[in-house]
Amino acid sequence: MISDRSLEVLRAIVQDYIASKEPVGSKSLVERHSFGVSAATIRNDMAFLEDEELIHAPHTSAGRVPTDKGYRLFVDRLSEVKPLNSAEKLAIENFMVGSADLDETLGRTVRLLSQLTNQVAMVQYPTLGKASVRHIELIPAAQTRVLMVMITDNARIQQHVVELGTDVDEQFVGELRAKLNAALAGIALSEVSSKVKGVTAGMNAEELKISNLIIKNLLDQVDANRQEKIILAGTANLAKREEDFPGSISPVLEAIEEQVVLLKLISEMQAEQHGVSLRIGRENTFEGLANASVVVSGYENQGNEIAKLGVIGPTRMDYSSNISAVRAVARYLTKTLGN
Amino acid sequence: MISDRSLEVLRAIVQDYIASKEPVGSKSLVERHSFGVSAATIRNDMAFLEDEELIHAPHTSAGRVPTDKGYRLFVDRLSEVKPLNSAEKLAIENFMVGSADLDETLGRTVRLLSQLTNQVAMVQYPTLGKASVRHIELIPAAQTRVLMVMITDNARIQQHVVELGTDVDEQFVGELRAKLNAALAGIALSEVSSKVKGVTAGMNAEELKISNLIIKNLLDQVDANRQEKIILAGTANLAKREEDFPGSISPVLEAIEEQVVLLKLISEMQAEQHGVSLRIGRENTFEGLANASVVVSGYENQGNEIAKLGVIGPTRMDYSSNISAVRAVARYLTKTLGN
DNA sequence: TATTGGCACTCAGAGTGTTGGAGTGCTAAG
DNA sequence: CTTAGCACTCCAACACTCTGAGTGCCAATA
Repeated sequence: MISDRSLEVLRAIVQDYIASKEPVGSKSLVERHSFGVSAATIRNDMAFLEDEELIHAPHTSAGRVPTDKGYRLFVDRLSEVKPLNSAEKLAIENFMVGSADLDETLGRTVRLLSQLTNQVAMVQYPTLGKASVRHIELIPAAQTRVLMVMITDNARIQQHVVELGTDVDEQFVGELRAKLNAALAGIALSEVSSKVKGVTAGMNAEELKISNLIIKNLLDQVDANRQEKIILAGTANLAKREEDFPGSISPVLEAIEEQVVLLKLISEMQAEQHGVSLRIGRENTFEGLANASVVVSGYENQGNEIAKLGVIGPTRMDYSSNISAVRAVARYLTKTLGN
Repeated sequence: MISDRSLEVLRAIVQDYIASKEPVGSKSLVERHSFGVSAATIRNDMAFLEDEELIHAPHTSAGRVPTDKGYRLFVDRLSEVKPLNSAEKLAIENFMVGSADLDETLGRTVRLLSQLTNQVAMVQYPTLGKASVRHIELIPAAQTRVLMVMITDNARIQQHVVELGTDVDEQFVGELRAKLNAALAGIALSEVSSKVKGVTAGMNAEELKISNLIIKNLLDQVDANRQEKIILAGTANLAKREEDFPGSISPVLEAIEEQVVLLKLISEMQAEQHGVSLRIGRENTFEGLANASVVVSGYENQGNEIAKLGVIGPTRMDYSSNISAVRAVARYLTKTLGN
C-alpha cells in the first residue's frame, strides 16, 4: 500500500521536475515543500517509489525523475485540472471570432491550440455525422474517369475519382447526375444507401455497370471515415523543446507527419476522465512516440462527438495546463460549430 | 579576374565540403584532387577566393567553407546537373503509377520528392489556369451566410463562405444558383467576369445587393491565387540534418509551417537556368531561412506553368542531385497531369 | 611572374586531472 | 516510524596540456 505521504512526494517530484527539467533530490524537495519531515524520511519514501517503478534515478547519486508510470499515477490521481487564466480565455474568444467556413474554423482552432499549449496541436476533420446531401456533381475528368463530388449541407465537400474502365459517355453521365440529385438531394447521409436504389431503374447492362461503379463510390464516401484527415500546427514547438526528447526529435516528426499513424493513435484513444484521453510515453504503441505524450479530447456537433483534437509534446509536459487547454478548445470548437 | 584554377579550387572545396561536412584545407585538397600544383599554390588561390568572399574560414587555422556567394557561383557556373540513376528513375515511375485525383497525385508527388532528395519537399496546388466552370453551388450555411462552391472542369473545387449581412432567403439563393449556372456553366474562368453581368437583370435592390456580394466573391475566387495552397512532406528530414543548421532548426520549421511565407517565397522565384530557380542562404529574404536553400521548378498543364514544386534544405546541400531531382519530378508531374 | 618548400604561428578539440557539490544508502539512536 | 550522521558515489565544471590540421609569409626557384 502506498502511503499518502509517498503520493505527496511523487506529486512534488513531478511538479518540480516539470518546472526545473532537472532530476530532483530529497534535499531540495524538503526545502521547496513543507512535508514536516526530514530529507532522510523523504529518501525512504523515494526508495519505495523507486521500488514501485514510479520514479527512476538516471544514475547513482542523482535526483529522481518520474517514469511513465509515475506520470500516469500523477495525472490519474494527483493532479487537478488547472482552470484557464483570463488571458487564455480571452485568446480563445478572440481567435474564434469571425470564423467562416469549416476549413478556416479548424485552421484557426489548431493554431490556437498550439499557441495556448506551446506544443504541437492537431485537429481531426469531422466525420460526416448527421449531415445530408446537398448536391452531387459528376465531372468527366479524363478519357475513362469521372470525378465525383458530393456536397453536404454542413458545408463539407468530398471528392473522388472513379475509374470506369470504359470511355465516358458525357450525356449519360449528365443524366445520371440529374437522377442522383433528384433522388438524393436533401436526404440524410444515413439514408443514402436505401434511397439510391431506385436510380438505376430502366437502365441497360452497360449503363448499369457504370452507374453501379459510381454509386458504390458514392456509398464509400458516405460511410467512409477513411477520408479522415488531420491538420497540424506548431511543429516548430517540437524543435524548441528538443532537449526534452532524448535522442532526436526526428522520430516524433516522422510519426506526426504520417496521417495514418496519427489517425490510428487518435482512434485508439477513448475519453477517460475529464472528457480527455491521455497517452504517456510508451503507452503510445507507436515506437517513435516513446518519449512523447498525447492529450486528446473529442468535440461535438448536435450532441454527437464528430472528431477529436489534441496536442503532442514531451512526456515531461505540464499535464494540468495542457489538459485544460485541450478541454477548453474542444468546448469552444463545439460551441462555434453549434452556430 | 578569377583564374580557371581558382574556380577549380572553389568547385573542389564545395564538393568536398558537401561530402565531408568538415571545413576543407589546402592539404587535403591537393591529396584528393589532382591539381598538379602544391598545397602552397592552392593556398594562394584560397586567399584570393577569400578576398572575393567566395569562401570563408570559421576561425584561424581551420579549413574553408563556401559562402552563400560561393555556392551561388558554384551552381551557376561550375556544377553539372547530375542525371538521375536508374534506381531513382524507377522510383519515380513506380510512385506515379495509378494516381487518381489531383489530391492524391500531388500527395504522392510531394512524398516522392522528399524521398528522392532526403529534404523537405513542397508542392504548390495549381492555379486555375485555363479551366472553365463546371458547376456553382450555393448552400445556406448559417443564418446570414452562404457557402459558395465552384467546381471547375479540371477537377478543382474552390469554396468560400459569403457573409450576406441579412438573413438568407433560401428560395432566392436557389434561383440565383440556377441563374449563375445557366450563365456560367462551361464558360472559361477568364470569361466569367464578362458573362456574369447579365445575371442580375430584373432584380430589385435587395436582391441586387445580395447577388453582387456573391458575384464579387465568385470573381475573387476566379482570379484569386490567394486561395493557393502548398503541401509538404519530409519535415523529419530537417531534424536529421540538424547539425547542418547553425543554431536551431526551429526558425526553419516556423517558416515552412507558414503557408504565407512559402507562397511568397515561391512566387518570388522565377525559373533561371535548367528551368530551375534557386535561392541560397541569405538570398532568401525571409530571415528564418538564412541557413537554408530552396530549389524550385514549375510544372505545367496544357503547356502552361500552373504551379511550382521544390525542396528546402541546408545551404550545404547536394545541389546537383537536388536540382536534377526537382526537375525530373516536375517533368513527370507535368506528364502525369497530361493524361 | 608564378610556383614552391620551409617555417613559425594559431587554435579547436580531445584527453586528463582535480575538485565541489548534490545526492544516495545505511545504521544506530530517539 | 523518524531522524541525524556518515561514508560513499558520481556528474559537471574547470583548468590544463597536447596534438594535428591549417594558416600566412618569405625567400628561393623555374
